[in-house]
Amino acid sequence: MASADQVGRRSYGGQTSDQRAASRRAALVDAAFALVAEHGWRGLSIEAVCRQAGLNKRYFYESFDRLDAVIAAVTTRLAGEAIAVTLGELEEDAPRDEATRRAIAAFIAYLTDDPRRARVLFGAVPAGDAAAGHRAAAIRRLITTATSRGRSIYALAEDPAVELSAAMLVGGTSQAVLDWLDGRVDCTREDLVDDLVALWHVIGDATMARVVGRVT
Amino acid sequence: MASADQVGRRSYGGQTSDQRAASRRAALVDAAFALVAEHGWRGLSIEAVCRQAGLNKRYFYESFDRLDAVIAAVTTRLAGEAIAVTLGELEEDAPRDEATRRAIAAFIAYLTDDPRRARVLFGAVPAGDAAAGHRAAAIRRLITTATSRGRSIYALAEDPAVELSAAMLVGGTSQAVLDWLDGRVDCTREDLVDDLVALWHVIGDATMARVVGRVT
DNA sequence: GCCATCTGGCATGGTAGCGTACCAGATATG
DNA sequence: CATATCTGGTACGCTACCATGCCAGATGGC
Repeated sequence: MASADQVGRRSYGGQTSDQRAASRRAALVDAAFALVAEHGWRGLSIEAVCRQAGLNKRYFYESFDRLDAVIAAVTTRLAGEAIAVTLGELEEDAPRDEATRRAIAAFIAYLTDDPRRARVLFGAVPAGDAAAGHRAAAIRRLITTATSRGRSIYALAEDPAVELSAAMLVGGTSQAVLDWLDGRVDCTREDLVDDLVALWHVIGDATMARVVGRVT
Repeated sequence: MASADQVGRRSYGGQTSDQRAASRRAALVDAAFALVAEHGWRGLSIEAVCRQAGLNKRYFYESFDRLDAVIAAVTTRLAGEAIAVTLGELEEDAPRDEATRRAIAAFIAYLTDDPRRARVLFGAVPAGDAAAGHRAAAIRRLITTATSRGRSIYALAEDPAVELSAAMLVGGTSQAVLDWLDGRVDCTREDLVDDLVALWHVIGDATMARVVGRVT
């Protein structure tokens, strides 16, 4: 495969073969994201993705082998960008509580600046297919990131209660964001972040106390 | 329509026309539930549902007009049964904390006795279609039920913070149950319920304090 | 400018689902 | 028993998608 692909490769439009393929792949992921945001996972098809991207079907198979692959790419990209944005704030050497708030604010901002991001990442699942695990894995990354970096206390124990609180935080935050986007939580985004920060702190503190109390 | 349907109606197999139609409808919902649990929402089709149910396609259109309708029926039934089971425990006139624990335990038991229930209700969404709102509505019923009956404090205010906590509770509980089913939270179901009860109390108390503190 | 490569459009044969309609056997009513 | 109703099975024309292949025009290296 690799040798065959390398037979003919030259620049085109000022881009190398790899760059062009990467651009096309990105265009396909963008197209799939837009289609899912508008019509949901069901009804998504390879041909629809290619139409939306303005690309020949051949270029779909160049980057993906089946529809599940591009679905996985969409969720992976969204989760990755969300994590990157969040971690970017945590790197700042601010007071811990302030850093936590800024991280959550950045996370919420990323998801709600373009509401499609939250709706696609949290509001729809291609379950059952092979890609079902991909979203779970992506959310799992969010949980791990949140628990290992958000507050240091989470890193110290592998207690089931900690895992459970992490799940509560991520699942609860997802639902909260979706409800807020749908207008069921009537407040400003600032207030949304404030309330979420308060809940994260409360849950984190309570979980720490519970685990410590059990160990000692 | 109604008059036309009433032209010919007589008992068959010891059942009235309405009873037979209801049985067929239930069989179709069962079939859709089983298919979704095994293969996910994508790939679900009218013909597949009829095959699984052993019924003619005609009987699908007798009860539903499109695929979204049976999807909505599945989620509605699951949410309704979950709510019924939960409320059944709350009716008992036990001490309030004990009643809360029993209600949560019953809720978790319903979802995990047959893990497909949790996976179908929480782990997959037919988003984008008209049915997208049905799952949201079903979960919304859970939130409303939990907040209006679970702990009396929730009923007194229409504060956004209360709405947000409700979303956190339901979304977080959903994610926690899914994680537990997938073995990512390694504990007994008793411990799961204990931890969830603790989190519900913590979140509820903190929310109450926050709202009261803001009002006064 | 020649030619190999790249690109988009179109065509193919096969599969699957949709919505409707028809048919023959089973069942209940009078 | 005769007749009207109910039932499961099958067939239809239609559309969409899949996976692959071919072709002509565009582009860039030499």
